[in-house]
Amino acid sequence: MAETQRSQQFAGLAAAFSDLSAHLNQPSLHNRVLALAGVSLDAALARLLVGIYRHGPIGVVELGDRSGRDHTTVSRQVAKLAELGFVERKASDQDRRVSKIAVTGRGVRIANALSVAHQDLILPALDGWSDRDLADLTRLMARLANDVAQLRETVEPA
Amino acid sequence: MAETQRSQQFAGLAAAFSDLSAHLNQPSLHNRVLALAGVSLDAALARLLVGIYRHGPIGVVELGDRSGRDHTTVSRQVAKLAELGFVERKASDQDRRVSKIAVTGRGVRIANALSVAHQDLILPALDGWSDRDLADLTRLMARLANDVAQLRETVEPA
DNA sequence: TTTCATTCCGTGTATAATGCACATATGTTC
DNA sequence: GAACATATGTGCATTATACACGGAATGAAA
Repeated sequence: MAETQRSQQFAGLAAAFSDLSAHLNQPSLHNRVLALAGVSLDAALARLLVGIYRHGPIGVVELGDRSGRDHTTVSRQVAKLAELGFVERKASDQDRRVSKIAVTGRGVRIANALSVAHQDLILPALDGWSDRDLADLTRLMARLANDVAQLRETVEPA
Repeated sequence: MAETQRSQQFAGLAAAFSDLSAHLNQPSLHNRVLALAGVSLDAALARLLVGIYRHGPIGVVELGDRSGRDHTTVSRQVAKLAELGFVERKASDQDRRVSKIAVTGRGVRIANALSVAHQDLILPALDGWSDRDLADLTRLMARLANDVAQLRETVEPA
């Protein structure tokens, strides 16, 4: 029963991902990241800022799609970030419906501080890891993310 | 600069995890899982039910800790699940403060249906994967989850 | 050009999820 | 026993969120 074996393998993978997510999404960890970075920001806003940093300039709808929230919710969150001066919206030249959102200079500094703090707190967990294992995990995880994304495109055509 | 190299490696890993999480936490995927399983249940409650299925019998505080929510929030969610007949609380014999929460027969069926549906929707993404790669990813991901958990225990002693 | 549908964005509004303060009960330490 | 810690649950206020809707721009079809 090759099917059953794959099922069991998948169950193991799902469990591992679930556990990892649980640990990395702990609010206590988030608070420590914010404290270490010296940033006072809502958790959701911090996540959003890093997302814009990584994927910006990006529109509100696509951002909502990536973060799994309604675009109206994201719109309000972006408004807050803009009010804080961390991001700015500027109309696209090609399509004047979309307002591309991009991080400002201040936003970049904040996002970097958050990334560094996050890294400082998590990196010690990798002390016993060989470069090889780390590279393997990164490669396979990226591949899985990619394959899952492909799957979604198949089911939900744009 | 070994430090810098590890930093870059970590950045890659963090990005991969972020992407994977984004895809696996899509509400649209959640809805399709629920539809396929024939279950009408809130997303948060579904997650909680599976969590109790995996880790139960378990107390409210520990459950809140695992899910990253305040224990009062979890207490109310558990109340809903109990009202639906999916879980039940029974006082512990050793410690009469704690009320161990466990899934009922109905709850097990629901949780299994959810797991199967989840698997059916995601498994196709692994079509091109060798058993070896899949096993490696699972092993390394589980190890990372474990190491991060250890790290937390060090910083936040019980 | 003139509809017509589609897409992107934001506001008004109502719901509900969440966390904090607090209370109660039990357990633990001295 | 007294003091303190832990597990659970309720009242309450905040706010995050989604839905309904409208305006603006784009593209397609007539």
